[in-house]
Amino acid sequence: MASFFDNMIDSALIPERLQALKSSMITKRVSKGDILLRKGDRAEKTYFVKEGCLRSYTIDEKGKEHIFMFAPEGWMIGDIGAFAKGKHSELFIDAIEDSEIEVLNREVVNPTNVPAHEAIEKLVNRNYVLQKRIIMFMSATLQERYLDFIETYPDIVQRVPQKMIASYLGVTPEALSKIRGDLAKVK
Amino acid sequence: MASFFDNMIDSALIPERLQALKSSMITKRVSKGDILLRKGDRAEKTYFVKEGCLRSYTIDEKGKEHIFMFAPEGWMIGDIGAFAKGKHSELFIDAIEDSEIEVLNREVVNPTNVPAHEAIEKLVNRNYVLQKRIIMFMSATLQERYLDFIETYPDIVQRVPQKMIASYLGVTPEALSKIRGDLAKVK
DNA sequence: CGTGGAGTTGAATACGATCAACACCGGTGG
DNA sequence: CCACCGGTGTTGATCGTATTCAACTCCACG
Repeated sequence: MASFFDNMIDSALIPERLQALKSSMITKRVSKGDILLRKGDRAEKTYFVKEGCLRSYTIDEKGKEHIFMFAPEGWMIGDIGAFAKGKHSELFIDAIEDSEIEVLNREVVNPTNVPAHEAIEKLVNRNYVLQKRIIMFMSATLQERYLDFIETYPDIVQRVPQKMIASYLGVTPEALSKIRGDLAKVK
Repeated sequence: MASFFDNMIDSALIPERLQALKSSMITKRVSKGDILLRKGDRAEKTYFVKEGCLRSYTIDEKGKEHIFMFAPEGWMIGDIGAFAKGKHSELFIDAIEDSEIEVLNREVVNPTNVPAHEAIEKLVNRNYVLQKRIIMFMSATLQERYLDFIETYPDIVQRVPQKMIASYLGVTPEALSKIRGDLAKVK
C-alpha cells in the first residue's frame, strides 16, 4: 500500500530531505509551444511555474483538444496521479508562453518503503478521480459518461437509485432513462 | 503559509502521532437519510466509510441536487478543501444506506505551527479547484461558467487566446463567442 | 388496498454543435 | 513597404441532444 507520493510528502516534511528535494529541482526556461509531456509518456516530472504559463490537456479521438488546467505563476502542473504512481500520463503539457519553470524529478524523491499513509493514498486517488471526471465532462457524450460510470462503479449502479446516478452525471433523470432505453434496444 | 493539512499529514507520517490519530477516530453507525454535514457548516470532520454508502452533494438556487461524490466502503468523504482550511463547507453529506463510518475530527489533529510544505499546499488547493470545476459543470450554464472563470482567473483571460478558454470550459469557440456577444449587449 | 416516489415515454422547447462565410489583424516574404 | 496568408474571432443557419413539462406505469411501503 505504500505509494510513491508518501515518499514525496515524507521527503517534503522532514526538513533535511525537504532541503535535498528543493536543491535538486532545476530551473529551466522553455519557449512558447514547447511540449514537456505527451500522453502515454511516463510522468517522470512535475513542474512548478515561476514565470509564464503552461497548460495540460487531452486530445480526444476526433483530434479535439480539451484543456484540463492552466498553470500561470505559482501553480504546479503535471499528471499528479500518474506521477505519484509512476504510470503513463493521460495528459499533454506544453508552454503557452515563454516560461521559467522548476522541474521536480520523480527519481529524486528516492522511493524507500514507508508505511502506507491511508489519508494520503486517498487524497492522491481522489485527485485522479476528479481529473478523470472533469475530462469526461469536457470530452464525452452522456452515453459515454454513463457507460464509463457503470464500468468504473459497477457496484454503485446496483445500489443507488437511478436519479442519483443522473445527478452525479449532471443530467436529468429523464435523459438518463432515455439513454438506457437506447442502450437496451441496441443490445 | 502553514496549513492545517500539513499537520494532518505530519501527524499521519510520524508513527506515534499516526497511532494517536488512528485511535482518536471513533466508529459510528448512521442510518439511511441521516445528514452529517450541511453547506455552510464548519467542516470539522472527514469520514471514512467502513460499510454502507455516503454521498456529498450541492443544492443549486433552483433546489436541484448535484451529487459530487459517492463514498462506498473504503472511500473517504468530506469537503476536503474546507476541512483543511477550517472553513465552511460547500457540500452536504448524508448517508444513502445504513452505514458504519470512522470519523476524523479536525481538532484531534492539533494544529501547531509547522513550516509550509509547498507541494502539499498546492495539492490541497488543487483538490479544491477540481471540486469547484466539477460542481460548475453539473450545475451552471455556459454563461455562468464563463463569468465565474473571468472572475476567478482575470489574469488568464487576458493572456490566453479565447479558443483555449472555450476548450477549458468544455465548449466550442463559436459558443463562447456568442456568449460574449450576449454579455456585451446587456452591458 | 391505496398512496407516493421512481422510472419511462412523448411533445415541445432551449441550447450548444456543426458547418459555412466573413472580418480582422500580425507576421512573413517578395 | 506592402501584399498576402493563416490563424483568430464573429455571425448566421441548421441540426442534434438534453431540458422541461406532462402523463402514465409500477412497485414498495404504509
